[in-house]
Amino acid sequence: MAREKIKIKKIDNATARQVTFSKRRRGLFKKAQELAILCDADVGLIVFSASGKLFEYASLSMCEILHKHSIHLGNTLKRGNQTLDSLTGNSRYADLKKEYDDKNRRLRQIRGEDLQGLTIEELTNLERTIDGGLTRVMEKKGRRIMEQLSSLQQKEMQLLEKNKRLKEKMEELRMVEKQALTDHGSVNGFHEESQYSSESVPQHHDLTADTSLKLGLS
Amino acid sequence: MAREKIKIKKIDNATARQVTFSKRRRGLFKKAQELAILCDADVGLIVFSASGKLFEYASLSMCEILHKHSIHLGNTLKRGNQTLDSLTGNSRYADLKKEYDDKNRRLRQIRGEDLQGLTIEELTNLERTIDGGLTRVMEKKGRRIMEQLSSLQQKEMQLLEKNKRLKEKMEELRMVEKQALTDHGSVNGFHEESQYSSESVPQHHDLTADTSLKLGLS
DNA sequence: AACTATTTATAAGA
DNA sequence: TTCTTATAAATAGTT
Repeated sequence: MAREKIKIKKIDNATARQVTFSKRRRGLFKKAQELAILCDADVGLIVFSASGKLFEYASLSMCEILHKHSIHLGNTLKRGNQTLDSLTGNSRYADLKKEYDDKNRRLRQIRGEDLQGLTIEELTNLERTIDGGLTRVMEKKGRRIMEQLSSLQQKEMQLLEKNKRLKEKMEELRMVEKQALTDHGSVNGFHEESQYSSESVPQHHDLTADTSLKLGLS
Repeated sequence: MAREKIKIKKIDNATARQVTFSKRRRGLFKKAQELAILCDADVGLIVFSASGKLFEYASLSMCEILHKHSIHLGNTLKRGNQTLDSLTGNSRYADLKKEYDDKNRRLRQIRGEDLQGLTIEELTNLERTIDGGLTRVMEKKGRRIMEQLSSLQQKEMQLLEKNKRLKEKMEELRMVEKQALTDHGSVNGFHEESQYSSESVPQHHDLTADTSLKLGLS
């Protein structure tokens, strides 16, 4: 809807995707609110960014919206042992929630998304952490590539070896054939055909060379 | 947004309100879907018309959206959410644990600690994510430093200004003193003392300059 | 974050 | 509801 028309598919570039997300999210929330006000509707809107951050809008409280929603689905309230659950599992849940929030915040910071409250010192530490991680990831990637490379080279060697043996066998076979023909002399016109067969060997050689070349590149 | 600009308030005419509801509802749902696709976001949208009819859109299933939402709400244990729990199988803790493990694994990967099972492609994606984050953190740090710098420069300017005014006041005071001494003539040996006092002004100047220098460096 | 050329959305009317 | 159309709003790419 601007400079250029775009296709509605996942935006490849991560930065552009993030920018578009911010812009369109604001637009969507505005329109949701306008619909609620203009038309006296109840609207609930929940959005999670790709990185898991939550944004929500509700014309009433989200609670009421969800409540209405669940009624529409025809689900009745079963509050028998829910209370028990919340009593027994609540503190355990709360603890995990705290840990989760912590990890999530850290993750967003590493992605550079939630840096508002950080001091220069904290930013420096974060930078060090990320840079260290980046180095290790790149090292691992390098090793992984080298592994794959050497594995392919080994495969290539094995195939070359096999080719060599096959070629030798061919040569042997050709010699045997030639011998057989020589033994029988030039009794008939088969001599010419034998020469033709001997010339087909270089052709085979080219073929195998091509195969190993492809392997080296993949 | 057309023929005429409208104010965002409840539309009086019931028919017009219904028509606008239909049009804008479609627009809103379209935009919600576009956001989900373009930006790889999870979106859940619930709309009740004024007459109580339900319309909904969800990029995943609404169930999953509400799941994720309940995790983010975490500690709210109101009736409405309990309904949600019964809807989703009452496995809030397990869900949260799953999300937590996911975030934690991701975090370790970013730190370069858990890269064993990753393919070269996954490593490349990880590398891009981290590199993007690093860039943003460094940019933020740069901005933060520039902010602090300009704030200090401003402080410096203010202090220099203050110093200037104080110096002027000093000069004034000195003049008054001198005048007073001149008025009394060389009645006694006070003339010499007055000269001494005038020479002390440059000393003060050096002191203030030194103070502002320290501020500029901190 | 601001700009702006375009694309979209939509208010009013039919 | 749907279509049309003039105009308001949103926004993709750019700086």
